[in-house]
Amino acid sequence: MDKSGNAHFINIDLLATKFNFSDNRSAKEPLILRSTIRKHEMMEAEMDGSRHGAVSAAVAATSAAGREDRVVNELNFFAIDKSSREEASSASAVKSENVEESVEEDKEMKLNTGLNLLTENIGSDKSLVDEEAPGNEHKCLNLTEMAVLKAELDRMNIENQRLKSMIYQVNNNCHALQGHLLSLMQRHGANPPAETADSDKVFVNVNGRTLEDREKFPGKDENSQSFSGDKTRDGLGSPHNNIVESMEYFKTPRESSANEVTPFRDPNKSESIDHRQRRDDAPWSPTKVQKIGSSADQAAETMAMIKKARVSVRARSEAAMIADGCQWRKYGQKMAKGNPCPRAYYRCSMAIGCPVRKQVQRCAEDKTILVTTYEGQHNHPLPQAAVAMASTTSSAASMILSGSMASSDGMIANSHYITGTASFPGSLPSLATLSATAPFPTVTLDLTHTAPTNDTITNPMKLQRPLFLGSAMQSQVGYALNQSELLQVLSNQMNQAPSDMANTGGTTAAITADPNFTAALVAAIASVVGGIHPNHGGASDDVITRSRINENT
DNA sequence: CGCGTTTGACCTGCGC
DNA sequence: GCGCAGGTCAAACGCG
Repeated sequence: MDKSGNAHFINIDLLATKFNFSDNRSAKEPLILRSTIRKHEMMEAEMDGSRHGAVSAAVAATSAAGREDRVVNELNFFAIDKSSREEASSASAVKSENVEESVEEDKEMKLNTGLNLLTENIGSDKSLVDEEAPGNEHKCLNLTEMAVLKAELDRMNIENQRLKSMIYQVNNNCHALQGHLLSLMQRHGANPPAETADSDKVFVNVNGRTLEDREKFPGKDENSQSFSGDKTRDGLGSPHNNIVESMEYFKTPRESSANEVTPFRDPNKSESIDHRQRRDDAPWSPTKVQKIGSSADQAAETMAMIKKARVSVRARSEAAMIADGCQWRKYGQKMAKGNPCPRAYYRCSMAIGCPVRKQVQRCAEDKTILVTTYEGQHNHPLPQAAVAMASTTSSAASMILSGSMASSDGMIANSHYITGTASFPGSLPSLATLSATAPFPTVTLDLTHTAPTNDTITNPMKLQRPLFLGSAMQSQVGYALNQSELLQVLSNQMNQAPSDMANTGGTTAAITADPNFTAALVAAIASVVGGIHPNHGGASDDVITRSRINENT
């Protein structure tokens, strides 16, 4: 136990404190203190042993027994006293002898002295030692060593106090941040927006309507709010019903008559019914949006509805479609301009009228990259494997609707790279991207960056490291990003924000500094990560088995 | 025969 | 107004 060793110990602890900032802080950080305490106890025991001989063993044993309780009272440096006393009491009860009990009490008092007089008693101990070692050269050496140890112990005690206060501060900050994050999440993503006042604010700001108007057009409210809330609902409360109602309300004469007149190929065929319902309840339909009205507030509402959030996932996959836990039905394919690969259109077929759609297209530059773009939110319960993506799209939608990245004209001005290889060498590059180059604001999760492709060819285990969206995808295409790794990257990115501000200018700075954005981004990423581990080999596999589409992939 | 896919036609928005 | 591109529809087709 030399000085350098202690210095290293403290440094490592500080690093651990930093990097465990967002992960079980209450459990890990005190661990540092516990380790520190143990070192101190060992030193104390040594010193006590040198003076009190036979007592030291009992002290050490008592001290060791007390550590179990200290796990509970993590930050209480003096909890050992109580636990030691309890341990001593129980030991004495077993012996059932008053004399021995008094001896135990004696030991206990010595232990208490050792811990409670961490700094104050050093001087007295020293004087005591000085009195015990007159004229003995060997004892003088021991005295010198003990003095050094005492001084060192003193320093460590001070350091412990500093760490203790630091941990308290970090804990407080963490809890404050968690509370803030939670409130943001509830406001913009997790909870139904109608339950919060801010959601109303969002609605009024976006649509320029009064609450009275909202009562008149509940479907429109739901439609607008569908961007900012997790719509995994069921039954009569489904937003889907309201959406249908609203769309029926705003249906133009042409559409109404068309729906009345147009004969179905087969009324009993579910496909035809599905098409009708999907057409009616399609909240994203620009056609319907355009036909809603012409006044200023209706135009604003149109803009709000057009601003449909999308989540685009770029992942390397040889399969025609990534397995994300949902069942999809292909309803169209189109050659897109500038890309020799066709774009496929899919609807969610897990429930009738589910508004979720996705587009799948291979990247023109790199055909091994599969770009999957999700839009809409499910109106039905999801399998576990699909929850991650659903919450991701929900978070992305809420992020966009929160207006955190909106420019003065209400749309995103540019592409903003939240992360970058340059900022974090050795970490994940370009994890998420916001873009408004498309008609709809899009959050892109780029899961394709990694190591050289030569390795990929020779070693399948060195496949590029996409962040897969569920165990199904994970098992199908590669392996998942470690959750703690991702959280650390995100944490680093958040911490990196100030420097990014300096490097990349105002827009990026505004975004990275925006708590709404960061909260939503973290939610989106974390939801993706969260879908990996719990479902491994679970329900998602069933989904794959049931899904013909997934089987084909 | 039922279900899902394919594919050409159609609709709509947008830019010129 | 016209043309282009994206998105959707629905009849035809294929498969089990």
